[in-house]
Amino acid sequence: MKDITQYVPFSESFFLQPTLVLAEALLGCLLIKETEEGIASGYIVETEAYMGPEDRAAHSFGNKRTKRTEIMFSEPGFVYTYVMHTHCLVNVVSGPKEKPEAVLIRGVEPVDGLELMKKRRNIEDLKNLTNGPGKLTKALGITIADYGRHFSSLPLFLAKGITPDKVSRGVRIGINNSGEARNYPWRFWVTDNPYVSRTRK
DNA sequence: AAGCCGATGATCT
DNA sequence: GATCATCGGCTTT
Repeated sequence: MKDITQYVPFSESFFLQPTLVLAEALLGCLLIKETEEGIASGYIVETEAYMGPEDRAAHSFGNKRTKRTEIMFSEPGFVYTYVMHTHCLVNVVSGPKEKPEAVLIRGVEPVDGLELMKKRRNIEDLKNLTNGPGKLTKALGITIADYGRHFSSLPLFLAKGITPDKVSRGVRIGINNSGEARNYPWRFWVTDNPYVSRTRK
């Protein structure tokens, strides 16, 4: 097991880039969570941008401000977790303060804590361990308790990983009931990476 | 590939 | 109290 001190969290300035640029820049970055059970981490291989007021698919569409979306209105780099059916999903808040944008993390390639992740997911099959937004949060131990943390500090943070060979871009997954927004090409993934969740339903 | 449906909390009325 | 959602696992073609 690696020592968590070998990883240097990104500083707050990393998150100061336009949301669509950040969404692509996050590909290859290492997402790390430390708990009492140990460290688990993975390279991000799939993201989606949610562009706030003008994006019907975003929780913050029309500047909707609720207890849940409140964190989206703060400075970039904060952790936005929320519950979807029986799963917890994790977003990186982006855009300047008062601009409620975010990047959903949809897939990671396992790096540290393989056994821990298998145990949490209760499966052995590597291919299905972290290839989906609900799967990776369970594998990494990310929960709604992480809401409001910042990705620049422990126990949940982002750090330099690898540079993807090739990146693909296309429409987002699972937002079919959002009119025009369903066709916006705001999904990014590492081309041909096996931990990308799926092609569109 | 496609369809069913579980089971949860925030939000709406 | 009802509705709905950035899903996943399982079953059926």
